[in-house]
Amino acid sequence: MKKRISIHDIAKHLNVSAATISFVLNGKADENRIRKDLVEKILAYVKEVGYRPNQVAKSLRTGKTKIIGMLVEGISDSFFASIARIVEDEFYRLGYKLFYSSTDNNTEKAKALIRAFGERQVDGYIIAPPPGTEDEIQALKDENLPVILFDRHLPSVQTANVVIDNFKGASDAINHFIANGYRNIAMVTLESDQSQMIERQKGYLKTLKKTGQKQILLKIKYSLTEEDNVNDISNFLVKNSQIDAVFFATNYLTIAGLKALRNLKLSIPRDVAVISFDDNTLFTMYSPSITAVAQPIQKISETIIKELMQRLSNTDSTHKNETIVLPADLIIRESSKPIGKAKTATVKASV
Amino acid sequence: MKKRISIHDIAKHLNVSAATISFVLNGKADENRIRKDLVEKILAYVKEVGYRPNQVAKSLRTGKTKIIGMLVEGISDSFFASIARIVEDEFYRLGYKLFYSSTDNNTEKAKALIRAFGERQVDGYIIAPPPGTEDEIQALKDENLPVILFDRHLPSVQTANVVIDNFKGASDAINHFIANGYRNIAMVTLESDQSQMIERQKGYLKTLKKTGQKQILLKIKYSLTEEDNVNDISNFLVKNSQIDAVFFATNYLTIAGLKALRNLKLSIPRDVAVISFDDNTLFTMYSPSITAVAQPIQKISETIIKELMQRLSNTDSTHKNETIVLPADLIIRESSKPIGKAKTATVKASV
DNA sequence: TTTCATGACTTAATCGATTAAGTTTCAAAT
DNA sequence: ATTTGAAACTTAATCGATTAAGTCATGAAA
Repeated sequence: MKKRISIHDIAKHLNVSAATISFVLNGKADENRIRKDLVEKILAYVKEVGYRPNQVAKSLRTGKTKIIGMLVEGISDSFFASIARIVEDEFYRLGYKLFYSSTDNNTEKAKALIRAFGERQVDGYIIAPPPGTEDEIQALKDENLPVILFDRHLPSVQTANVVIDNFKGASDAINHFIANGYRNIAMVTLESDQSQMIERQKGYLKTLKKTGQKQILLKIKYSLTEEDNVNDISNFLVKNSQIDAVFFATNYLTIAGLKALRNLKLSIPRDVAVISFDDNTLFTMYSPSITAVAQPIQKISETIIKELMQRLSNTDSTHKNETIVLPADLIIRESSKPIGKAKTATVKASV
Repeated sequence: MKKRISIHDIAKHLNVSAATISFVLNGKADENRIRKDLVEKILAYVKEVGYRPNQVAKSLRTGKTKIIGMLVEGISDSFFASIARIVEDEFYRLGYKLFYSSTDNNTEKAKALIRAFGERQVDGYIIAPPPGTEDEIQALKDENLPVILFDRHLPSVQTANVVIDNFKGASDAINHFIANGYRNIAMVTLESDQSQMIERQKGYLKTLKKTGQKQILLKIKYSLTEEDNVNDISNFLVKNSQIDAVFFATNYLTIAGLKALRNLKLSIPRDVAVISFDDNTLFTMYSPSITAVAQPIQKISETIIKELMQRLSNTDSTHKNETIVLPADLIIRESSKPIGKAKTATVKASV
């Protein structure tokens, strides 16, 4: 039941003032002309007793917490988990801690979390914003706090924004289907008005027009269980039996889709070809391997870090609140092979 | 560039003292006999200006932060991600925020993170401890802070500990191989002295003895890239061509193993049967589906929550520091089919 | 009429740092 | 001999809450 030691305990023991200790520990010994030997003595004692300044007190005084708050859709999603890891590691190196939480795309939860971060005085925000959080984000901007949005775009707020070219990514996928001979291309997406989803859908629709094929679109409600998703997709595939290719708008929709195709005993790509928006380890390992529009996770992470660090060090608010658009790459695998040449891959297939 | 509003601003505007505001906001109005109409007035104004108490100041004064610090091995690992999500949701409901970080099993990083949490005065700790962190954890105990360890056991520290029966889980897996006719069973594990790894290995070794088969063991160094793991496993399989079954000690070793088997064009389970310790979505979807020892994620999470909440509310330190051992279930899938009956599954196989 | 209790607040100390503005000492300059 | 100035610290205010202890009416009891 030891008590945590404070700067005053140190001061008392060494017969100096707390201020002196503070100067020494914050590298302001020279600036305040503290004698070399006193500095040594203080440092030695601090080390001996293992004193660690109370960051809560420090934060209250300085207004800085050295904490970055990050909100993702779900930390168990591989896309967000990977970005969180990279960003976390780099900020750790820069002396910041990254605290992340999941919003589940739930507006109320996201608002509550933004407020919670605010009450905790975090120094900066990295947010994949659910719709309806515009006011909270605008409030952060009004307080001149550094904010980086990513993955999606909120048109009504002016903030630094890191996104990928969802339109082109989707368009590339559909063009690839078309080039490989597919003519009944469906899309499975979410019933969502988030910018990234809308762009992916636009990419599908516009590109389809080239061939004159009409849309075959399934929009799934968010927050259903995976089982529901699998059923919805199954029914959709059965009803629209002309479908020869499906473009899934997110990586978990693809996973649900693969389960549906399996249940229906449809072969990929012989019966139905598949492309996923957003890659996943599973897709390299699956038989057949799944073609995917891969988001540049490393690049996205680096951009987020760079933009946020710029705002954290430069306190003046002269930052362009530009949207940075990064390209997404179509990674061609077995699941979208040219029609005719398609052949069911087996476990033995090498990738 | 608005300034955040403080309790004193509110007090000044309403011509009352800050103390009164504080009483009202903390439900101590009755206790302090504040008039009903004043209470209403304060509440109304607080709402109007959207005042949120500064939690940093609050924490400094009360010593409580309502934050739980959680350290996992890696947040992108599905096992840890799932537990983190469940625990996060429940604590959120209970008025706590959960802040998690990844240790990468790196002792120094873990120590630094424990200290960082300490400096931030978190109210409780949930830790999957890397070896070598005994002193830091003991220090937390000495300060009488609630600590729950999970996933592994540190023999030299007396703390609440939530683990699974690794020995029995491994033993069940090997028994299943034996019952299905396999007689050259290898194990691929980590070069690690963490308790859960040692137990899994013991389960393998002891159970093998029943048949008189001698061990075929590969120990991989931690922190290599996945590519290295795949190569190591490939070489191991080539050198020990008698192997007809492999037991992998973690879910990411299994994934590396599956890649190795694929590269070697070995069929599962015809050429080599497979069981994974720790389950993964991939394993249901893979062809063939992979038999796994599934950790009871929901139960582990619930136990962590229950034990920690007990310690958070009961400040007296009369808690048994017991190790709670939960059972792990062997989920039998295609990859460990009886010898002879084994048959390469195709994409069309329904699961 | 004095005492006492209760209602309705306010005052001021406190949490553990940081930091601008002192204070003291001693040697050099005028 | 006095002033100046730098060296080497110390004092005290401050950040924004919480809370034990205090104040001041007012009405009831003695």
